[in-house]
Amino acid sequence: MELEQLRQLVEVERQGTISAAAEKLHLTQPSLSRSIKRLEADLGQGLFDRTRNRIELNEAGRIAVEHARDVLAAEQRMRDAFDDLARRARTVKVGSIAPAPTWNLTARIVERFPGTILEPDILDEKVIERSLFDRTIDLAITRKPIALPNCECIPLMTESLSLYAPKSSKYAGRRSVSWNDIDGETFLVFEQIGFWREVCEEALPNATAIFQKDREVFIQLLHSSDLLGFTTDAPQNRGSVEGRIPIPIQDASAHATFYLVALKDAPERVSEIVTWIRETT
Amino acid sequence: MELEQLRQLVEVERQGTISAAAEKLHLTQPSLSRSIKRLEADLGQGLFDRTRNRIELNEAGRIAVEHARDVLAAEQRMRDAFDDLARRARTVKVGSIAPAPTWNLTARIVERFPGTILEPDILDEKVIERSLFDRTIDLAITRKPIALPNCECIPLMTESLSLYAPKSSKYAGRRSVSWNDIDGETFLVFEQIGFWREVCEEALPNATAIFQKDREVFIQLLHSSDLLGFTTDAPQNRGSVEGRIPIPIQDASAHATFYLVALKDAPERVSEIVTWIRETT
DNA sequence: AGTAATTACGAGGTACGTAACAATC
DNA sequence: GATTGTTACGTACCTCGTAATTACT
Repeated sequence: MELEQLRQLVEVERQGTISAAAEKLHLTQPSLSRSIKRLEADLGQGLFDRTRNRIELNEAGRIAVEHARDVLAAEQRMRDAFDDLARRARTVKVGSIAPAPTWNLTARIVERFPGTILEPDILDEKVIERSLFDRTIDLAITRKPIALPNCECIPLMTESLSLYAPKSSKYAGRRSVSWNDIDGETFLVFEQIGFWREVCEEALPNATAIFQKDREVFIQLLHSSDLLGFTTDAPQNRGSVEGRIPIPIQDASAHATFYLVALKDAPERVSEIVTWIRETT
Repeated sequence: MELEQLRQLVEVERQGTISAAAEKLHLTQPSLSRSIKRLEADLGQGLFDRTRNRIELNEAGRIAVEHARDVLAAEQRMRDAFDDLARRARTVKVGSIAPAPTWNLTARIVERFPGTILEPDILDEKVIERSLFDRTIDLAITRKPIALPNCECIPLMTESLSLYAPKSSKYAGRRSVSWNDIDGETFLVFEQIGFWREVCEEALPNATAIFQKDREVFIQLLHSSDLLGFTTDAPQNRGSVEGRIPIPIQDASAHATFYLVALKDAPERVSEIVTWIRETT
């Protein structure tokens, strides 16, 4: 008994005739007829009531179809498990404290490792190290280097925050601003900005923030409202909104250096990424 | 992917080497090696870590084996279901009010239908007819003919009860006895005697009965004790115990005629038995 | 007539075994 | 040197497709 025969049996049951099933299975009808007979011989009893030009499942046949479906379902689960495994083998999970470095990383990886899928997740600074050690993530992106013997830690990129002011704003002509200058204002803020949110909350204790979860809506609002906003020097942020001018924020806390961290005993596909990044930075 | 390959995979896992597994599977080692490679190709990834002359399951391989076992278990359930079906197709369930007619029937069936398995069950007179109609049993053996249009009912045999007295007993010399003669005595009685038990209880209201469930123990007691017992003229009872003499009981209630009853729309294997019995009685 | 199943026959592909080779214990 | 796994090669078997046959609608 082979799986192919069970697939055939199920198809015959579904189609009602051997002819129709044969067509579906890309077989000739005599071939399928013989194959079914082989299955019956193997099981030791007929599965169909045969009149001269008609077949119909009998009691045994109905039981056979039922069990065949079970066997094939088990086979499918096996294939699914493998698909999942293959997908996981191509996926690298990155936990990052901010979105920009994951964009950077993704851009550099698709260039060198086109088969690899990066699965980014913005995490809190406090949990990111633990996630790396318990292998919930394969790579971590932090603001501070992690100098542990079983970790590989390399600088990845820097990012600087700018005020994103409408041309009509009183800040529009400035070359730069400080936190002090803009504290107390109302800001439109994209919610998924990781640690930058805490930076802003600390630096602008008197500001009002309007958080927007949806990226598309956020961009729309940047266009249509004249509220102050933020942007960074990440290439993905550049030139996206007309009528707004990025004005660098002077303070040190508006500048971040990101580090890429991996465990030294990470899987091959992870460590070769780290190596590649180190060599090309 | 075919079941044969999964069987091979599981065997390789069990044996640890391809060579050993090949031997178990009655294959040459190169053939098995290729077959495993085909499976790996089909699943899209290697299942073994290969050193030059050693193979070891890798992560994917362990998952594969696990799932292969599931698939093969489903296959086994299918085969078991068929074995069960085949067994049921050869089995005829008989509900009888007494054991002797089932012995008679079994003896006659093995002679004519050697493939058929008779599964006898001693049932109470009150439930036997219902069991036939709800098809819990295929054949019924009763004391009274059942004259219903959807039933086939034919006489099967007669059985007569005898006192089974030790030679030392005061009844030993008698040609026959009546219930009256022996009421008040103590009897050793085999428990599985169907309706005879009720016959005795009614005919011997003052008697004491010592029931014995185990057939072997009962025979032993017949040999070793000098309690009165019962036997019948069924061939299977004849000559079984030395030192005891069967003494016919005169009364009408000690004689029974058994009828074989089947539904008219019973399966082929049942009705051909009834036909055979009718023709040869 | 048209459809559906089985049987007969020839061909091609697949998987087998043998043999040779490589490498480890 | 014995064991284990892979590769190469020729062969045999197995299953496929085509064609012919039969029967039912």
